[in-house]
Amino acid sequence: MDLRHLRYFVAVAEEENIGRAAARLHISQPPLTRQIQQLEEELGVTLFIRTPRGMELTQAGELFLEEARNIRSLVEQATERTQRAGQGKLGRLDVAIFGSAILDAIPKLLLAFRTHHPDVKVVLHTMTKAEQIEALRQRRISVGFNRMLTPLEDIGVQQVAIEDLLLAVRADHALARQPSIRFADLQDHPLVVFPTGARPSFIDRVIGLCSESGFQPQISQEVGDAVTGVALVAGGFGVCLVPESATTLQFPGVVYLPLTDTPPNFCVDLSCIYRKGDQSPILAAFLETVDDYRKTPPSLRAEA
Amino acid sequence: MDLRHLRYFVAVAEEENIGRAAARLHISQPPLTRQIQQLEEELGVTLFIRTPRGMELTQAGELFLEEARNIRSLVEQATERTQRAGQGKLGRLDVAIFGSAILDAIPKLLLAFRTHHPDVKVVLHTMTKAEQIEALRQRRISVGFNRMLTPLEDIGVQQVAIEDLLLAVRADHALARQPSIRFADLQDHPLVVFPTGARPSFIDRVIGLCSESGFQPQISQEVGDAVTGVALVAGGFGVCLVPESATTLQFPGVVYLPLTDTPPNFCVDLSCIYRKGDQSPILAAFLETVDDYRKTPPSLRAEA
DNA sequence: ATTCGATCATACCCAGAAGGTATTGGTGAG
DNA sequence: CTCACCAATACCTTCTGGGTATGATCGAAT
Repeated sequence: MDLRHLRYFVAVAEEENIGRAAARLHISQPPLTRQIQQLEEELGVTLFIRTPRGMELTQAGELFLEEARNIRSLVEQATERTQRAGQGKLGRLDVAIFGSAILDAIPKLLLAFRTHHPDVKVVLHTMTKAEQIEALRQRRISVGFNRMLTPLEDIGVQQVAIEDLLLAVRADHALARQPSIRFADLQDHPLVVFPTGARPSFIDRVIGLCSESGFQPQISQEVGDAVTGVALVAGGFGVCLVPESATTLQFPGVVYLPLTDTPPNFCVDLSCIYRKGDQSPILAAFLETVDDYRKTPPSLRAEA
Repeated sequence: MDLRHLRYFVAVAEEENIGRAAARLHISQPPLTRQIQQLEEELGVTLFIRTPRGMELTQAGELFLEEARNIRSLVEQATERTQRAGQGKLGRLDVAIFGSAILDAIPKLLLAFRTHHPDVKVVLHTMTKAEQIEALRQRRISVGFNRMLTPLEDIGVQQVAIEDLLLAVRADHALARQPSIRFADLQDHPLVVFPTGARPSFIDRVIGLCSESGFQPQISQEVGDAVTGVALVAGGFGVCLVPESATTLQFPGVVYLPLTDTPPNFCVDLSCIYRKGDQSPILAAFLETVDDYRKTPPSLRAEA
C-alpha cells in the first residue's frame, strides 16, 4: 500500500464514481479502477460495492475512509512541521550564558528571536567559558555567550556588542564629585574587581593597561560577578569597573561614570560561540538575529 | 512522498548508516541513497548530516522520525482494523425485532453472536413487519426478525426456529383440570388473541384452522402482544394461544399446556429477513450464527 | 422490446521510476 | 601512506503506473 492508494481511495469514496474521481485526480478511469482493485486485494477486503450507478462504500470501506483521511492529514502535518523545523522555525535551541550577560543583551536578543521564531523553544544554561566550549563539542548546547572569545579550530565566534567600561561609584564618593574622571584616577582608590574565576577576563586586560600606564591598582575585593561588585560599591568597598550593560542595575546611591581619557581597548566585547559546521537552521536563524542586533544602534534596540 | 520513503527513512534513521539500512530493507545501498535524497528534496529539508561514519539526524530529521513512525503505525492499525471489519468482526449491525420475539430466541442469538464477534455493535430496533421491510430497503437495518415471512424479490428469509403453540390458562381454569386438551376444546372458551396489527399473523392461520374444523372461536379480547395476552389470561379474560417461547413469562397463576391433537401447521415459525445481495460480512456472520442456532437442539442453546 | 447512455472492468502498450552492479570520492584509523 | 568504510554517482534493467481502446452490464427512455 501506498499513499497514492489512499489518495485515490478517498477520491473515489467521495465521488462515489470512478470516472469523476479519475477526472478529479487528473488521470484516466482504467488505472484508477486498477489501483482500487489492487488496494482491495492487498487488504483482502471489499471496500466498494459496484453498482450500475457507481461505487458505494461497504462498512469496512467507510471505516477505511476515516482512517485514510486521518493518515493523509497526518502526513500533511508531518511535512509542514518538518519543513518549518527545516527553516529553523520549529524546534529547540540550547543557549549557554554567563552571569552578567543576562543583564542587557541576552534578554533583548531572545525577545527579538522569539518574535520571529515563536515555536522555537530556547533553553538557557548558565556556564563558564570552558564549560560552554565543552558543552558545544558535546552538542549539549548550540550557542554560548561570553566575553573575550577567540575562534578555535572547531568553534566560530560572532560578535554581539562592544561595551564601554564605566566606573560604578557611590554618589558621595570623592570621584563622584569631580567634574571628570581620568584613567589615572583609578590608582588612588580601592577597586572591587570581578570575576574571580573564568580568567582571562576583561579585568586582566584592564590591570594590564594599568601596568602599561605605570601603576598598580589597589584591589580591595575580588567578587564573582557584576551584581556582587556593584553591591559592594554600594556598601562602600570602593569603586568598580563594569560594562555599560550593568547600568540596568539600579542600586541606591550608586552612579555610573564614564572615564574621559580611556586608553584603547578599554572596553569589553560580548560575543557568542557556536560549532563551526553546525548546519542547524535554528542556529543560522539565531546568528542572523544576533547579527541584526549587533547592527542595530543601541537606541533602537527593543526593550525586553 | 510515499510510504516507501517513510519506511526507508525510518530504517536509515535507526541504523544511522545507509549500507546497514539497505541490508535490513533487502535492497542495495545506492537506491536507498537516492530515495533518501528524493525525500529530502521533496520536503526541502535536510534530514541527515552525512558524516564519514554514517548518517546523523538533524533536528528536523528527528521530528520527522517521530512523525514517520506515527504514520506508519497508523497505517498498520488502519489495515488491521479494516481487515477485521472486512471479516465481519468489527462494525455495526442494525437489527429489527418485534414484540414477543425478544422473549427467547433473540437474546440467545445475540449472546452467541457477541461471543464470536465482540467488536460488532448490535443495535436493536422495534418494528412491525412492514416497517422492517421498508427499513431494509432503505438500509436503515440489515436484518429483521418476524414470523410468517415469505421471500420477496429483494428480501431473503432465513428460518430461526419453529415453535409449537401452547395454551396459556389460569391454573384454576376448567381446561387446566382436564387430563389433556384437544384442539376442539378451543371453541368452548373465550380466547384472547394477538397481535392486533401486523396481519397476517399466526393467529389468522389458527382461526383459519378453526374454520376448517367447523367452528368459530369466541374472541374475548384482541391485544398487541404475547405479554399483554398472558397478563389478561392471568386476569381471567380467558385462554390464549402463545408460542413456546412465551413460557419464559412466568405470570402467577398461569400455566402453559400443550394441545394433544393439533392439526398440521398448528405452530409458528420465527425467521429473519435481509436484503438479497447484501454482501456485508457482518450480515453473513450473523446469518451463520442464526443457522447454527437453528441447527442446535433447544436443550443445548445457551441461556441468555 | 430495443436502443442508448452511463458505469465499471479488461486488454494492451508505453514511459518513467525503482532497483541492481560497478565505480568514484572523501575521511579517519592503523 | 595505505587501507577500510561510507556515501554518492553513473549506467543499465525491470517493473509498474498511466494511457487508449474496447468490452460487459444495467437502467432508462423511446
